[in-house]
Amino acid sequence: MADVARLAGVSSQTVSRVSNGHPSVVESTRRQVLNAMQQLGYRPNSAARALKRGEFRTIGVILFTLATTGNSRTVEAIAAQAAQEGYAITLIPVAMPTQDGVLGAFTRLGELAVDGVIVIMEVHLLDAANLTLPPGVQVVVVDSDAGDRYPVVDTDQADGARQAVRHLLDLGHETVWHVTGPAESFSSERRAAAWRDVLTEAGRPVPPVQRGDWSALSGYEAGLQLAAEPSCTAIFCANDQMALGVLRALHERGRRVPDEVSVVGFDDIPDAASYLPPLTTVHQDFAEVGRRCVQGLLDQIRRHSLEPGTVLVPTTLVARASTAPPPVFQ
Amino acid sequence: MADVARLAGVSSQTVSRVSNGHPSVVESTRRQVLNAMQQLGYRPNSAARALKRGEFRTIGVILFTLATTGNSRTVEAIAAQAAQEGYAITLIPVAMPTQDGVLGAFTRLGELAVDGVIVIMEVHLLDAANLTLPPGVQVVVVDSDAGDRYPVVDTDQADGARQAVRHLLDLGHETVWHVTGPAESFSSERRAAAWRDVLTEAGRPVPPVQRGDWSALSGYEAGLQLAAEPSCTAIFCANDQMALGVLRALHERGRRVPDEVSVVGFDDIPDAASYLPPLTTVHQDFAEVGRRCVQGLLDQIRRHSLEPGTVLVPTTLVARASTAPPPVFQ
DNA sequence: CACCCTCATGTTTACGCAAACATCACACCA
DNA sequence: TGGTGTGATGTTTGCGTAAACATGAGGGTG
Repeated sequence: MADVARLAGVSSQTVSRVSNGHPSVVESTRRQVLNAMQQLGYRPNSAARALKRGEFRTIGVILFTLATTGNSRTVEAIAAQAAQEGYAITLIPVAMPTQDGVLGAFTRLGELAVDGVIVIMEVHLLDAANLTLPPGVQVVVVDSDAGDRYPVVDTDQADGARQAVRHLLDLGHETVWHVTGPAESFSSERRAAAWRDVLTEAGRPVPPVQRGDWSALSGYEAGLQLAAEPSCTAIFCANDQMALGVLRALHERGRRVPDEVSVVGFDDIPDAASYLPPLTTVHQDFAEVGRRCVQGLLDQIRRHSLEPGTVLVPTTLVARASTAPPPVFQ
Repeated sequence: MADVARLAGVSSQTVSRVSNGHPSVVESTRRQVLNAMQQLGYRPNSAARALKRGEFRTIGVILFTLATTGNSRTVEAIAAQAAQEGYAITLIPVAMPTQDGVLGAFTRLGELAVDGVIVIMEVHLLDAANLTLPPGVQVVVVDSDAGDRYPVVDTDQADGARQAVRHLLDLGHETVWHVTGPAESFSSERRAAAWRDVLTEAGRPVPPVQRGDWSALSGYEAGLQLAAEPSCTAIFCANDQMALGVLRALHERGRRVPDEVSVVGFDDIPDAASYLPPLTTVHQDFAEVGRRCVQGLLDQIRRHSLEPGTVLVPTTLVARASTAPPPVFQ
């Protein structure tokens, strides 16, 4: 900076003012400084800047994996929105979804240059790990029921599941079977609860749950079980990938979709439209979730206030070719 | 820090030594300092640290999208490896895959606190945008042929494609049709070139290429074309998602896979094993790519030397149920 | 014409940390 | 007993920036 100042024939403070767009610099001076900057290839040192300003203009994102559609799409939206607000985002991967893993991530977090954190994971893991957020670090949580303690942004899981189950009942199915996700997952539990509620409200029998782990393979295994149930004509899968596995199992067992069995997924990943048959599923707006996260976090950072509460992003049912009225028994 | 020093009854320098694990601090002193730190909730200010040390211990990752399996898996591996080396990673999304978008990302990069950058995208876009990397920032590029100018880490696209095509020829197919990715993609071009080479070397006819855009939908459209070609018995798709679309098109047109037509993909995404039928595909080791990127970049950062050259990560063919010998014509 | 105000610019200082150097106590040896 | 070395700890300093304050030139007003 001093070099630039010398070359431009001004003080370093003026250089600082130019690089921050301060108004009270006369146009001719500004141009000289800009010129000198370019000539010397000057770029401000962000560490010094952060030190002086007391903020990093960076958001940390803590998550287990980018391998799920939901996570990677959410992170992408977070990154885009943050960039627009002039914030960078730092990824803090949690090596393993265990207390130790989480603890490790938070330890690293303590030394990281972030003004706030977005946590994309089950909060009960946070609780279990007995964590304390570094003071001054704000937080927003995704995919959680901790709305009473933290600001939470999430897809409206319950409503999405309700739409899926109602859609199947409306088509005339007697009841709906369910392939759920892992028990540790809040989304998974929420979808299952909504499925159960709709059936109960409608006075329908609630069949036993098939448990998967979000993977297509686990869906396949669940599908083999369901294919063996002659009374099963409608299946609601907690995500699209498990639905893919279910479709394969039904196909292999010779049960035609949607003529004999209807299948609904959740997420609306791009591939779902190309499944055999194209999958009816619940569309999640991950981009909106990401956007809301950043907005919520920046609000907190600017106002220095933590306001618990849950923001729900709505879902829509996308009807494709995997659902139809049940076969007529006589 | 001064507060901690006061409480522990030592100098601030000793606090610094403790927080950096410097050896020459006596155990009793260390414990006192640690105690004081905990009591006061002290955590080192990473901005000041970076300022003093002249390095940020952060790696930037520039990419267009996390929506593709390859990118998100690579980023995940980069993040994991970087964390292990004590580096954080900062995501720098490029809003749009245009010159302006790239230029914008690099402008932001100039102000970011990173010691090096991993660029996951087509380098010709970099060239086109006439970019200069900020001095002192090292770079590693993924998915590119710029091995003469930058260090490049990439999957061995050509070998993977060769394995796929040979597999089909070995099964007895007369020739192999190809669904390629977008023309701007280096990976896509490389796979297509290898496909062509193998056919030419084997003296087989080279059918016209069907061009897709990586999406399952584009694969579906290409598949409709191919389904109408009676002579087409083997299809090599440049990625798994397009293969998914091709499978759907063939199914809808009543062409059975693999009895009448064989299909091979590329990537080996987890879902590929659950397609109808389970897809034979080329497995990419994204995790290894990510690891090598970080290693290469840290090497550069530590030695301050840029060494162009390409590191190729090998691929393996995973044979599943979508390939078989061609139907016998008589 | 003297006063004061405004605005561009310069000077000083501190942000929090750690390298470099300084100091001091103690042990060991001749 | 004095000298010397070693290792623990303290003191000084500067990293690059921007806020706060200081300066000084010009312009307007009574």
